[in-house]
Amino acid sequence: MKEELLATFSNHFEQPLIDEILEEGRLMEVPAGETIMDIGQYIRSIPLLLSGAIKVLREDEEGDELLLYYLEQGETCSVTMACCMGQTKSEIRAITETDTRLVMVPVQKMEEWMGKYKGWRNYVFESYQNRLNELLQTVDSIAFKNLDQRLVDYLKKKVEVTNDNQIRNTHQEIAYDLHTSRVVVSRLLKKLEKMKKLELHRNYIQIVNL
Amino acid sequence: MKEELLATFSNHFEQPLIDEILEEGRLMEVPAGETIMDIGQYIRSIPLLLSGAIKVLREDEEGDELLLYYLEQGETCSVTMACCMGQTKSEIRAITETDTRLVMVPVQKMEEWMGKYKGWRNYVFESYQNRLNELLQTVDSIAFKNLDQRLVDYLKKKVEVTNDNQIRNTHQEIAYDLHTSRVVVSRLLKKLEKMKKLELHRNYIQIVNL
DNA sequence: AATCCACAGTAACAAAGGGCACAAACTTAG
DNA sequence: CTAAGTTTGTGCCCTTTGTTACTGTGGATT
Repeated sequence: MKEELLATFSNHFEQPLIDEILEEGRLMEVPAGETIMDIGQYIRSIPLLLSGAIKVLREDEEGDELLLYYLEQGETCSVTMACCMGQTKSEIRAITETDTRLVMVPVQKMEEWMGKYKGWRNYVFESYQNRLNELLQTVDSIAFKNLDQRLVDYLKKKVEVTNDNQIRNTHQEIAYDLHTSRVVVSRLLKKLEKMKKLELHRNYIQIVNL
Repeated sequence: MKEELLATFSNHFEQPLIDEILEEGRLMEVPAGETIMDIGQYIRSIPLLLSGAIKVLREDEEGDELLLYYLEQGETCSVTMACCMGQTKSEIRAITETDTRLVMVPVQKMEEWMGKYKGWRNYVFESYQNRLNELLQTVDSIAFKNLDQRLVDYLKKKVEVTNDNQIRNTHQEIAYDLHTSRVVVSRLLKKLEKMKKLELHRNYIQIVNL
C-alpha cells in the first residue's frame, strides 16, 4: 500500500501527510460492480483511488439513472466530500466499474488536514475543480448532443476506463447509464455496426474504430 | 460598502479579512443585462455579490446557450474560481440578471487568504459545494424533466431572483435560457395561460399561480 | 431432448420537441 | 400616418426518441 500511495499521490502530498494517511486510512479492495456509496447514506469517510475506476451516477425519484462521470486513479469524489462537510446525505451513487483499490480516510482527519497540510488543501481544491469541469461536460453532453453522439462518447470513455476494447455490458445496462431504453440503444448500436465502427456479439461489443 | 460587506459576509468572515477585502477589493455597480464574464476570457479577479443576481450560462461550439444557475447575494462563482486557480480560460458566461453590486477580489489575494483565514477557506469550500449541488440540480432538470416542468421551474426561479411577479422577457430570450426554440416556448406558455397559471402580455408575463 | 431464460433484433406506433411559414398585433422611426 | 421591425400565435410537418409487442437465438438446466 505504501508504494501505491507514493506512486499515486507523492506529487501532491508531503511526506508527513502520506504517513498520516498510512496510519489513519483503511485500505479496501473492491471487486467490480459493487455499490460503495448510495443515495441517502450518511458518509463518514472519503475514498482515495489507488487503482481501478468508479462510476458515479445520479438517480431521480422514479429510480431513473444517469451516469455522471468516472473516477480514476489518484482521484476522489468531491460530491461525497461536499456531503461530508455539509453533514448531508449522499446525493449520488458510486459503483466500482473495475476491480478497485482505495484508501478510506475518515472525515475528521480530512478536516484536520485541511488546516495542517497545504498539499492536502490543494488536492481537495483541485478535486472540486475537476468534478465541476466533469459535471459541465456532462451538462454539455445531455443538453447539446443527441443520443448517437452521447452513445459514441460513452463507449469511448468506457474503453478508456476499463482499458479493454471489448465492452462487456448488455444493451440494457448501457441504456440505464445513458438514461434511455434498451430498444433505443440496440437500434443505435446496430447503426454503428453498419458503419463498421464496432461489432455486436452476445454480452459484449467489440470496438473497432469509433 | 462597509456596511453592505458586514451585513452580507460578517457571519462568514473574521474582522481582519473584512478589512482586507475593503482595502483590496474593488466595488462595482453593474446594471442589469451586462456580460461581466465571458467564455474564453482569462480571469484575474473573482466577484463577491453584495446585492442583485447574476445568471451563469454555458455555450456550445454552435453558440447554443443553456442557463446553469443564478448567483445571489453573498455568493460567488466557483466555476470562475476554478478557472483562476487552474489558470485556465473561463468555461462559462456570466450576465447580470438585475442591477448588481459586487466586490472584485484579485486572485492573488484570494490565494493568500486561503492559507491565512479560516473563514475564507470555509467560504470558498462552501461555495464549491453549493455550485456542485446547483449543477446536480441542473443535470436532474435537463435529464429527467420534460420541457413543461423545466419551463415552470424556470419561471418560478426567475420570480424569486428578480423579486417580481412580472417576467420582463421575450419568449425568444426564455428559449435561449432553456436551450429550445421560441415557438416551443410560446406554445407551452399558452398552455400555462389556459391553465390560469399566468397571463401573457407583450414583452412581459404576469405570473398568477405557478 | 425439452424447457427456460436472458439478450438482442425489429416493426409499428406514439409522443415530445423542433423547424418553417405565415398572420396578426403592437411599437418605433421617419 | 406609413413603413418597417419586433413580438407572439398557430397550423403543419419532420426528426428524434420512447413504447409495445413479438421474434429469434444461444446458453444453461434438468
